[in-house]
Amino acid sequence: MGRPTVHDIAKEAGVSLATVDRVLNARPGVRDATVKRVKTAIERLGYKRDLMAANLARQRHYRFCFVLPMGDSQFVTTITEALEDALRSHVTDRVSLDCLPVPAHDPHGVTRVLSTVHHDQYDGVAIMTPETPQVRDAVAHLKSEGIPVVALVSDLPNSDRDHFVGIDNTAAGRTAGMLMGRFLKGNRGKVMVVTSSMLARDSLERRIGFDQVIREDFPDVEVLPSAEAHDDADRMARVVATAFKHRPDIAGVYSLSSGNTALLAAIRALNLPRHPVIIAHELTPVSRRALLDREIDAVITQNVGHLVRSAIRVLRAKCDKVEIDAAQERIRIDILLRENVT
Amino acid sequence: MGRPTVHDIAKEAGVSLATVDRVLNARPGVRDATVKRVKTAIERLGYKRDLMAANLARQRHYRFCFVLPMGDSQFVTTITEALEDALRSHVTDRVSLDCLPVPAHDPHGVTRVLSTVHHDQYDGVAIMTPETPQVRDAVAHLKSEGIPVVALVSDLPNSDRDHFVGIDNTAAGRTAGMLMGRFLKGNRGKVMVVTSSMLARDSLERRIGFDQVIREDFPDVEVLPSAEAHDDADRMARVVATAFKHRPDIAGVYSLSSGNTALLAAIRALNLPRHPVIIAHELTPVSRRALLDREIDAVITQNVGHLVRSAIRVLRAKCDKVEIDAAQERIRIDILLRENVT
DNA sequence: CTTTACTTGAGGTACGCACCTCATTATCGT
DNA sequence: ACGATAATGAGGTGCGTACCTCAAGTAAAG
Repeated sequence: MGRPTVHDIAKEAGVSLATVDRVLNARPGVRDATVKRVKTAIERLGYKRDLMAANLARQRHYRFCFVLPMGDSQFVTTITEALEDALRSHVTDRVSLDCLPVPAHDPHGVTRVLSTVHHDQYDGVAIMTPETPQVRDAVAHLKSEGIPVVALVSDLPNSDRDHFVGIDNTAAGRTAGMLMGRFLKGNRGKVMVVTSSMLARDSLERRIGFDQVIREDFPDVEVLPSAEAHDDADRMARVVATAFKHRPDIAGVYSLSSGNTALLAAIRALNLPRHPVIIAHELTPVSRRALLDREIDAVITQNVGHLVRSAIRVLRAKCDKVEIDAAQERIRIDILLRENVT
Repeated sequence: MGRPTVHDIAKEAGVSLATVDRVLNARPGVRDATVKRVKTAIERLGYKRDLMAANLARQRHYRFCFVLPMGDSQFVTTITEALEDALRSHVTDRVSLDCLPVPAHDPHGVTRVLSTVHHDQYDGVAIMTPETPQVRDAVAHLKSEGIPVVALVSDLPNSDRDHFVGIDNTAAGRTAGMLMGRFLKGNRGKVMVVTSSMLARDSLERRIGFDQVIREDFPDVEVLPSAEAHDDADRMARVVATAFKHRPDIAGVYSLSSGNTALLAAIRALNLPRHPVIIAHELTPVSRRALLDREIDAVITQNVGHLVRSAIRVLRAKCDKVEIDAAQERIRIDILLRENVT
C-alpha cells in the first residue's frame, strides 16, 4: 500500500471520513476523546496530508505582497527582477505576487501603505524596510488579521514577524573584516569605511562585525570612522577626496551599503597611484562589473534569487501551517571574487 | 476568470476534451490540422498545465536513485545525510529515493550495478562517479530506456546526461588560487598541492584553474607538483613530511580533494613553527572544525543540501518534461571562512 | 459503393482532499 | 423520560487533470 489516505485514517480510527476531515481541518463538533483517537491513528499510520490534492480541492491561491523601498536603488532593482524571474518558475505555482513600494525613510509613509493591506487582499506579506515603531505596529496589525509576515533582507527582530529571510549582517561584517585584513599588504594599513547611512541597522551591524575581526585578528589595521554619503554622489566624491587627502596611506575601503556607483566614481577620480583594496556588499550590475574589472576585490552578498524564492516558500509554509526546511531557507553569506562570480 | 483549464482550451479550439487531452499528452490519433488548432488555442489562452492536478490524476510517484561511491568518504556521508534531510522536506513530495553504492574505482563494478537499473524500478538516476567509457555506456543505456540521468558533483560531459548538478571545478580552482595568492604573506612563497588522486577529473580541473590564476596574478608564488596520497593516511604523512623537509619554506598547502583528515594530521605532526595557509575543498565535519580552529584558512565548497535538492528538482522536471529554472539550479562556488561558516 | 482505417466526440471514473447538507445517534440536564 | 444539544455518519460535489471505452464521424482505397 502506498501513502495512507484519509480513508485509511477513518478505518483505523473507526470513525467516518467526515470526522477525520473535521479533525484534520480543526473544525468544531468533535469530542476530545474522538479527536485523540483520530490523531493517534494519524500518528500510527504516519499519515501526511497530500498538500497538492488539498490545495487542488481547496482552490488554494496564495496572494503575496512584497513591500520594498521605492527609489532607484540597484539592489532593490535586482530584487524586483528576481521576483519577476520567480513568477516564471514553479515556486510560484498557485501564487500571485504584488510589489508595494514604500518611501523607505518616511516611517509614516510606510504605515500609510501597510495599513491598506488586509487579509481580503493578501495571504502573506514580505517586508523590507528599516525597523521603526510604526513598522512594528503595522506588523502587529497584519498578524492580528492572521496574515503571515516575513522580514526581508533587514530583520524586524522586535516585531512578531514569523520569519527573517536574510543574512546575519554582523557575520557578514566579520567576513568582510577577515577578507580585508588578509587582503591588505602586510595585513596592515588604514581602512576607510563608507556607507549611505549609519542609521540603517544593516550598516551598523556590519560595521560592528568588521571592527570585531580587525580588533581581534589584525592589530596593525586601523579602521577610520564611518563616512556617510546619504546616497548623494557629490557628497561621496567630497568625502572620499577629503579622506585620501588627509590620509594618503589609506590602503582599503569597506563599503557597508549596496550603492557603489558613486564610491567607485569618486575613487576613479582620485587617480590613485596604487589601488586600495575595496570590499563591498551586494551583487549588482555595478559591483559585478567592478569585480570583473578588478576595481572591487570582493563582494559580500546574499543570493537574491534564493532570497525571494525563500520568502515565497516560507510565506506559503506559514499559510499552510507547515514546517519549513531550515536548511533550505538559510540564506548563506556569499563571498564573491572575480573568479567565482557569474 | 482564473487560470484557463482544459475545458477552456476545448471550447476555444472547438474540439472535445478528449482531443485536447490527446494533444496535451501526445497521444496518437489526431490530425495535424487539429493538433495545430489546439496548440494555437493553448498559446492564445496562455494555458499552463496544472502540474499538481496532473500529478494527482496520474498518481505520479517519482522513484529516483542516487548512485554514490561506496566507502567511508566524509563528503559522500554529508551527501547521504543531505538526502535524508531532503526526505523530510517538501521537495520530496511524491518522490522516493534510493542510494546505490558503487565501487568508485572499479569501472566494471559500476557497470554491473548500473545495468541492474531499469525503468520499471526508477524514473530518474543521479550519478556521482568518475567518467569512464563504461559509465558513458551505462548512461546511454539508461537514456535509451527513457530514464533521465543527471551527473552529480562530477560531470559526465561526454555522455548524454540530461544535466550536471555541481560546480565548475576549474573556476573553483581559480577561486582557490586567488585566495591562496592573496592570503600568502607578501603574495609570495611555495605552495604544496595534495590530492588523493590526480586521475579524478575534479582534481585535475581544480589544479588547472589554480595554476592559471597563480601564473597570471601571482608571479612570486611557486606551485609544486601535485602529491597524491591515494586515501592512505600513512602515505599522506610521508608525502607531507618529505615535502616540508626538502622545502621548509612552503608557505601554503592546497588540498584538491575532499579528504582532509590525513592532511591535517600530517601537518600537525610536523609541529611547524609557522602555520602554512591551507585551502581545502568541501565542507565536512573535519574541514568545518579545522576552519573554526584556524587550521584551514578557507574552504571552497558547494552546498550539499542545495546539491541534492537541485538534483531531485531537475530529475522531476525532466520526468515532467518541463523547463528547469536555470538560476535556481545553478550551484554556486561557496567560499567559506571562519566567519561565514555554519 | 463498400470496406477499411483513421479522427473525433461524449461520457465516465479516478486521484486525495475540502466542504457542504441532512439524518442519525449519543449525552446531558431536568 | 423528555427535549435540547452535541457528536457523528453517510453521502454528495468539485478541484484540474489523466486515461479509458464506445460510438459516430470522415476520408481514402478498393
